[in-house]
Amino acid sequence: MPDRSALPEPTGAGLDATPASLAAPRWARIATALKGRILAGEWASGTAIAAESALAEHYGVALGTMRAAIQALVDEGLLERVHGRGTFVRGALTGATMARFFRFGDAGSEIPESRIVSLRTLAAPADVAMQLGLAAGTPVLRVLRQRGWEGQVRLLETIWLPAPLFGALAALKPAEFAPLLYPMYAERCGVTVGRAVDDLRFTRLGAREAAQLSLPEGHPALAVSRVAFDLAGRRVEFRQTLGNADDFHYRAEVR
Amino acid sequence: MPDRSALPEPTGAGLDATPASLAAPRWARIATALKGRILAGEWASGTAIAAESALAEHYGVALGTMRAAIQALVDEGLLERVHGRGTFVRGALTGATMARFFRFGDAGSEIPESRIVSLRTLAAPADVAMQLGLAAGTPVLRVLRQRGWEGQVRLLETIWLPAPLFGALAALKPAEFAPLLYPMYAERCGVTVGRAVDDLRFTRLGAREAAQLSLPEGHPALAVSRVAFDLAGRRVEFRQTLGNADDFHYRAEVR
DNA sequence: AAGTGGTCTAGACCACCGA
DNA sequence: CGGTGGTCTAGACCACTTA
Repeated sequence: MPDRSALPEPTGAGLDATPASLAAPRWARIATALKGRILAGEWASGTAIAAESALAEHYGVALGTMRAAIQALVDEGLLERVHGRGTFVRGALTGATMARFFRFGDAGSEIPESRIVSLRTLAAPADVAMQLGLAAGTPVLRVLRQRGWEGQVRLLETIWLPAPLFGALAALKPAEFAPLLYPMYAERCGVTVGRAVDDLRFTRLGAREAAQLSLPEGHPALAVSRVAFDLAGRRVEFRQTLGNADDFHYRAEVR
Repeated sequence: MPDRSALPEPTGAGLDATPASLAAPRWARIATALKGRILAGEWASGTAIAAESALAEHYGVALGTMRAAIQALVDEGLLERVHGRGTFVRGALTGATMARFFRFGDAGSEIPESRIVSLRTLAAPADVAMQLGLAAGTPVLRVLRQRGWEGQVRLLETIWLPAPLFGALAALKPAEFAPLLYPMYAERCGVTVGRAVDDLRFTRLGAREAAQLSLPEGHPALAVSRVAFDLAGRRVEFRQTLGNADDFHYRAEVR
């Protein structure tokens, strides 16, 4: 006997059913409920959720319907199916590295060197507050970072993080920062970055920036502004990156 | 009685079935067969293919299997489903315009002005031949074009087309070219562009280019190299576009 | 009203993985 | 081997579009 009590919005025989609940297909309602359970932390990032058959029984639907619900979350990037093993909660973003916008001489796919130059908590400037969806003046953690390959500094990064979420980082020494930040956000702060939007523009280097990159002042540069979102869709990071425009390279596919 | 003779690789009782045919799921084999019929022109671009139920009966499979086959071609970008109306063969690419890489003052979403500067048939240079997958020296049609907004030239384009496919264009006068090329390729030459790959880099303007764009020589520029593919996956166009780097803007989403 | 795609069921069997 | 996701069936009924 299926446990229909778990249905998010049971299709009862009453007249009390809301129009909204009837408008959405069953698989969509179940997907929403399942998403809630995932975001609530019922299954840790990287672990397998319950089996399709078990979930189908739990929600009192046919297997095909349950598969449709799961597929919706897979398309959304929240889950990952592996034949024969299970359906897994996706971990932090990979492949979102800023290095993908550049081609550097020999250094191909290695993780670049990374150096934290500054780490301060301060009141969010207006533009940063807007990008993070915060009130201006909210405390934020500002991280200045240099990234490079083969001893040469190639990218300058300014990273803004809402202080309440990232308190654990403010106490760290610069040397304790890992080269990849997103896994560190997940481990130290419980923040899983699931999506990011990069905004590319072209600019010219100021004196300070040029000096750090060993380039002349006014040299052409690529400026990337990123807003990163966690699995629940909250804005959790605003990042500005500068690099030599001559190293820029990007491939965009259209269909 | 279902017409199983239409099955691309019937699951006969014989020993003659190839391993390959058994390896692929049934929906995949049917998708391949259906794709062949579409590329062969059985249904014109923009028109509806046969109904799911009819196709399911034709191939002798259940509706769910037929739907899976169709869905595969939808994901591939070859078909488009419209609830209540039918399943349609997708037309030429839209939204692949070079203008999406730029932000121009006021001119928002209007189609830019377009002027054909030159139209010649010549032997393909080595790099063009490589990008189009042709032997060097194969005849190609070269189109030089300027695009602009509000009377100001903003983009310079060099377009290379395999002469055999685009013979109909070589006879045209420059004034007879439409502002949007892909629909024209479809109408005049029967070539439907279904996919394109854009490669972005920064460069600097040469004297000639700078003069056309009313910019100083050596000014930073965005260079886009595009290879466009038709529905069958053939390379049908190689295009190089130049624009002011200061007008560059692009949004990349990562997940 | 007729025809289209969309949802859903209640099964069966297959392919893959790990202990 | 048992458990997972993947494929497939033969229906039923719903939602949307067009005439």
